[in-house]
Amino acid sequence: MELERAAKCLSELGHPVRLAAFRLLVRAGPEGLPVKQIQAHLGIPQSTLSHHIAHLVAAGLITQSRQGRMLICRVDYETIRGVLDFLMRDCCAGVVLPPEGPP
Amino acid sequence: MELERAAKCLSELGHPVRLAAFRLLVRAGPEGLPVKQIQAHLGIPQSTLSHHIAHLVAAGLITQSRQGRMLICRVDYETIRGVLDFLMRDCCAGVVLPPEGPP
DNA sequence: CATAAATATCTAGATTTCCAGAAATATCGA
DNA sequence: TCGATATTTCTGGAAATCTAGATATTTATG
Repeated sequence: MELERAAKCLSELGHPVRLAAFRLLVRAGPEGLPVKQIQAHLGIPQSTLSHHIAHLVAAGLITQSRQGRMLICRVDYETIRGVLDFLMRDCCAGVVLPPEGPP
Repeated sequence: MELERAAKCLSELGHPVRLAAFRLLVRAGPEGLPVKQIQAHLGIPQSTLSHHIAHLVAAGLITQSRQGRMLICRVDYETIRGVLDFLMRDCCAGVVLPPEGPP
């Protein structure tokens, strides 16, 4: 995962409502949860939640699949793993020479 | 770590410049790096970087200590560990009954 | 003390995000 | 087809963030 993508994901997770929704899905595991249930847990207006979920989907942090009239949301584990790996990769490996400063 | 704090940290990391700076410090390890060197790497105006670093400090993601006229920045590993733990804790543990819906 | 170096603060305009009500869309069941 | 349910899209104003130049602050050095 490259910088821009990781930053995008972290930024989307950096909102209390979206983070709470994501956490709920992490706990739910591979089965996921329908939007309705997420709303029941978080207790926020429909349109607001829909907006936030769209953000998570756009970032690739969660996926959606229709089941009847419900949309089941699931964590995209590959994406979140990529983000976490990006954050801490090469920890303490040292930093190469900085670009030339002014003389 | 509780939700609001974690969201704050993730949000601060969710900006390309701050994420790049943080990554640099992760690689640098416990020795840290002075602001000047971070700027040399990122190549952005001084005031802009200073602003972003202040954000990271305020979130508790990095610490600063003066050494001569330089400010050495270091990752606060305890904080970042708390954030990562918060993100994936209780993965797949299941979700308890949702709050009552309307009858 | 005067100067230079490293960094923070002030400022203000441009851009982006946030929120929730209202309306639209899609799917199911009778 | 009609009605109910689940969800998205539209909308627009309020609030927050981003950027970088100019200036100020702090510390070391000669």
